[in-house]
Amino acid sequence: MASDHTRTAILTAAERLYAERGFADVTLRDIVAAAGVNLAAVNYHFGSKDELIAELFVTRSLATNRERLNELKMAEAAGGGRADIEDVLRALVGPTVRGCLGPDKQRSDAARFMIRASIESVPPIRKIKNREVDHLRKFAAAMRRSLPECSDVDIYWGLHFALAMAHQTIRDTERLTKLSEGRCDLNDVNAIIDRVVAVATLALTTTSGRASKTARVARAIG
Amino acid sequence: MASDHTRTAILTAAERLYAERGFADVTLRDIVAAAGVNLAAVNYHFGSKDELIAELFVTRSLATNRERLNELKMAEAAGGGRADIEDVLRALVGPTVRGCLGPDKQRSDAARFMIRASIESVPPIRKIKNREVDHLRKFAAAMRRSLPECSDVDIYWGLHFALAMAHQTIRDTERLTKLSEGRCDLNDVNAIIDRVVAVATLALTTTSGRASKTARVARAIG
DNA sequence: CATAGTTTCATACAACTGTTTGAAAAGCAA
DNA sequence: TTGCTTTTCAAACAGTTGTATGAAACTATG
Repeated sequence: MASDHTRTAILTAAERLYAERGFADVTLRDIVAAAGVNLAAVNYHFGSKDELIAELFVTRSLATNRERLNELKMAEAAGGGRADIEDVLRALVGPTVRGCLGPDKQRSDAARFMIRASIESVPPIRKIKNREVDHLRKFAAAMRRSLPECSDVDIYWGLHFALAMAHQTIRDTERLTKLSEGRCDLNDVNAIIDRVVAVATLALTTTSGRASKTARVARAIG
Repeated sequence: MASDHTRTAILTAAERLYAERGFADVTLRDIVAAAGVNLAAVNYHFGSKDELIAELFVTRSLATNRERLNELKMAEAAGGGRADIEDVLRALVGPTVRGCLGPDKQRSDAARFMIRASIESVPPIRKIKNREVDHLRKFAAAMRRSLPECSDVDIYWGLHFALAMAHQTIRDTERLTKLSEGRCDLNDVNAIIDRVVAVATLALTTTSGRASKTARVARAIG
């Protein structure tokens, strides 16, 4: 293994193209052209297209999960084992949002690739993705520690909604920009994270009953 | 135009297959096999694969929008021109959620197709999709009427989050089911809609400031 | 009936897909 | 250098894709 040059070039180019254009219309020939390597190099270094995608996904998935858990650990340590729910949620959605919408191009490609992977389910990824649930379970546990009085079902829904808002915001930046005619600032990454965390926190801390009741409560304090 | 049999069979089969398996791995041959018609029929009746997809999308898009606006109109009429924000949100997310998760198979295919279309952006759809923004603007206006004191930016974010939660719930039923080990009931469609509407309403009626503050407020009333 | 128009069909086509091949090139130890 | 392994490369492969063709079958009107 003299030098990973070709391998790395393929991975980088593939990640960027998949992030930009999705899995459907990026061919191996597109990738090798962008990477400046020979077509056969993909099969030589990775075995097949699917294995290339799988490697990309596994690498990035582990990195994201590590980053999330790291933030979670710091938050729980700072709170003496029990973090604020906002900080747990921030650890959950922060890395991805910051990654996608932040300034670092490579990180942005990586994060966008992960978003694509979580949506356009392609066979090589579908098999691996089950592990994500185990990872999320750790966050569900942390959330339960932060909100002991909250029911499990509400915890799961809160986690689900937090991810939903974060991912949709990343994925469909364009629509919100157009709809708001630029008035929703999507460059202020921390403000976006704050907003998602705030709404998810509200959802978790004001769960009981139906829409009409929650609305009444909310109006009362508004 | 003696009988639309072939045309309709193609449309129905295409919608079902696209809804089930996504655009990427459904070929014209899959579609005509499912429809029980000849391969050339697609090009004869629709011109091209892209035009078939576009027709499918336009038809369904108009139907969904009509349904949404109808519910909105009824809500506003009942409230004397100013509907409750919950009812506006319900008109926005209800049709799609009910369509996707409801019992009617054909409706479910249609709704799932629309979800796919909104995510796996294929060229023929990407061009048309801009009109969706105009449609959503009507809901932003209705929300503004329901919450005159709410800022425009918060309105847009609330609308955005409501759609995000609804769509993600439809799209990734599986993950939430696994994560919660079946404890989150995804068969109770109305409960799901209520939950989405409740959270979005909270987001809209408790907007000011950052996460830490909203959390404090929420705790105080919890 | 005949005939003009519409619709279906089997088949072929060119373009593109991921993968394989075998030889050339490069790297490196002796 | 020699000899062996690793890596690159152009070319070809078999399979699949959307599309086109021209003849056959059908339909309806005169």
